[in-house]
Amino acid sequence: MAIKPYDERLDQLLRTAADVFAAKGFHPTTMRDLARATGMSLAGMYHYVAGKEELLFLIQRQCFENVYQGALHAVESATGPTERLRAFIRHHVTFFAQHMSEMKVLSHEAGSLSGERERPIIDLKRRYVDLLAGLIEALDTPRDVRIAAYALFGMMNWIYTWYHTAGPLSAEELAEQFTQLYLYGLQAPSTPVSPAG
Amino acid sequence: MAIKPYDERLDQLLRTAADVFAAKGFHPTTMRDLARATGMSLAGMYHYVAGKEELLFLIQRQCFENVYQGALHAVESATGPTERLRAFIRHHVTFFAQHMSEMKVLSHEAGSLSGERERPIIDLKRRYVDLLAGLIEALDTPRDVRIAAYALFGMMNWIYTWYHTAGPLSAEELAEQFTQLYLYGLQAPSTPVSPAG
Amino acid sequence: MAIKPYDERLDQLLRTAADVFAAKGFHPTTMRDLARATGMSLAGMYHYVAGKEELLFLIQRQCFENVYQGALHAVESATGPTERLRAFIRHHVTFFAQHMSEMKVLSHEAGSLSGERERPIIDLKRRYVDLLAGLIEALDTPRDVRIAAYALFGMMNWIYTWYHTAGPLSAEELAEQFTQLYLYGLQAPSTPVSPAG
Amino acid sequence: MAIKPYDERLDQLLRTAADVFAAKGFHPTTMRDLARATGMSLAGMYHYVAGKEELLFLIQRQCFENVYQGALHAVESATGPTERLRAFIRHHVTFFAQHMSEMKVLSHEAGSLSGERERPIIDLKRRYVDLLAGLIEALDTPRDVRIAAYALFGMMNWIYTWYHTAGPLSAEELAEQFTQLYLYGLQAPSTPVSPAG
DNA sequence: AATGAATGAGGGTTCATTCAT
DNA sequence: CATGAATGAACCCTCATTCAT
Repeated sequence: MAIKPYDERLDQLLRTAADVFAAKGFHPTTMRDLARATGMSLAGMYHYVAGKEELLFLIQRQCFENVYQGALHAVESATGPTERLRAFIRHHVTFFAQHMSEMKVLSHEAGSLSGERERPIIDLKRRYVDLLAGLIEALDTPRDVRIAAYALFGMMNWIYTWYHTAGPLSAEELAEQFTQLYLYGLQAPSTPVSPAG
Repeated sequence: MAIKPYDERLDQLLRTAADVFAAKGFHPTTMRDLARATGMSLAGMYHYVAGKEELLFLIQRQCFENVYQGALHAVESATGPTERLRAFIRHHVTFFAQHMSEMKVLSHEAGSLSGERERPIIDLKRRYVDLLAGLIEALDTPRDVRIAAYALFGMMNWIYTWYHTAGPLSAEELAEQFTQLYLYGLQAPSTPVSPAG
Repeated sequence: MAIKPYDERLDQLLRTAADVFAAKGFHPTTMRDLARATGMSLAGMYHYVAGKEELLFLIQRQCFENVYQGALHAVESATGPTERLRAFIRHHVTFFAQHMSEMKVLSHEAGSLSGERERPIIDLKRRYVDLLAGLIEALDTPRDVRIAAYALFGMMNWIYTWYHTAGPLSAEELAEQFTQLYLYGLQAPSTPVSPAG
Repeated sequence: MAIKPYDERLDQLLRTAADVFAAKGFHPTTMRDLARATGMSLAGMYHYVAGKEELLFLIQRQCFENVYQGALHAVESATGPTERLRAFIRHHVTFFAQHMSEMKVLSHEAGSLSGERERPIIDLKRRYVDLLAGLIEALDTPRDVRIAAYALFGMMNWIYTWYHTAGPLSAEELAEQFTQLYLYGLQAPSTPVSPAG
């Protein structure tokens, strides 16, 4: 299963599938739903994808690779442990907001992949978690790093449950709120934001 | 749909169903799976429950009512805003750990309910969220209360993703860690725990 | 399967079942429907009747025996071939109107009985048809007696399709209209009714 | 639900379904019965038809439209009120004999259609009844037209109960017998048949 | 590459009936 | 007698997938 060359039709299929999966859930979505949503024929989709589950796999893999790369980039262009963490959060949240469907599918449908195809996604996930864990570690926090990392992910990923892009709260603002909250807690003053400068 | 009187068989069915739903997901679970898991006959289950979706509904409703009542009780028996929040978190996390299946079903299968049966659950949820929001408000935090509430729920609910009861970390400890993190942030010292020390 | 002694509960069951069968059809009716309609418990009905099909059988048999005896009586108390036929028609139509449910079940659910239980009903039917055929024969009609008999039954039995007891047309009137039509045809004058004297 | 283009497979499915429905009744017939009878696979039938009830609907609609058109044609090509009625009867009876299954399904399974799909069939039926009622009216009969029309339909439709195509009595003969009986009654001489002799 | 047609394998639910109490 | 509980057997329908064209 070598990485396929870029294919516009496939890409559109993945995008649409992500939307439908996000809206109805992976299992309730039928291949006919996807055919209807894409305008492709039922059989036609099988030219691009081996089946329904592979669709999910491809969506999750691509999405994970993209967040990961983006996070790497974001983190690299920041200086100092605090800023690096802030950059990570900002990137994760804005990426989430920009790719709501894919990220919801990633968050909510982990575990909908069976055996063979689960592995690679788990590995990607570990890599991504490790990245954050590293950032936290660099902060010399007294807290348990693993727990802290999962707590932050929970905080952020849960937004697919309540956050709407259309609303008044921009993703950047939301990210900053999360950052503040995460770094200084509920009771600390609102903006010791600037990295001490 | 009056509340049915207590029925041991029904109760056992609900418990088992929660386990199976938690393990395989609501949609992939078949009524035959549940028959096997409970030892009841396929048709026999329909004496207790109108159908698969009602099973989910009953699980979610009961669970929600229980966490809510428990939280109320926990909060009442604590003094001071900080302690009340701590009590809420401790209760939520330990309840979650003690009722992993039900709480996972509650967290993960919101949205698997259709139309008619979705409403009451949404209402229960709102009530519960409001309870937490009230506690946060009482703290006079500079943060946006709503966001702060959702952030905390994300932090806590996400544990169905990674926390194992069997592991070395007790639910109480986990709850305390969350509390510290949430109140004082990642960077504050580990134990300004005691509310007045 | 000796004829059971009279039993009020059974009788009420049969009556109610006839109503429900007439309203929904034999096959779509469930034993639960009948339990609900009678106020008996599901299992309770099996104390009176061997099963759903026996219910149909008993209804049909009783009804057939009743129309037959009534027809016999009606015919006997009339004089002259024409009057005897008129009496048969009047009796059949008024009986039909008074026992709509049972007669609809008889007319519509012939053939819903399987093997064993079909025979006796077929025999009853033959007897009844023979009775009418004899009356027709006595009229010295130039027409084929069998066809004429079936034609008349068709005319009369079809009323479950369109006739409503509640309407303005009384069963007696309807019977007389059928009689006229059947004896003198569509074009003959309306009332050579009185048997010529 | 636009009228579908002609499709040989669908047509064969409808024909076979009509036969099976006629033989066993609509409700007792299972989709598996139909699959077996047609040689199609169970799922395959759903490419042509939305479900069991739609099958019944399509059979009834097509059949009703056909009798109606045929009747119209038959009536138009006859002169004089008597002849037009005779033509209607001859057409109805011969059509019935040629399409026994469909017509039995039409006669016997009225009322097996639910809600949405019942309406159009009822409308078709009304049109057809009106056609006959008009013919009767034109005869200036002293009888009640509506009753006379239903009586005739009863006479004719009842044949699914006793008439066998295989027997010695041809459909044309049967039709003529019905016509005589209906026009001149049981007692009138056998053949004032010829419309102008 | 594209698709209409086809299907095996279930999936949720219902039902007539039985039986222990 | 009466009934709540239980169940085997089906039933209608759906779905992911294949394949001939």
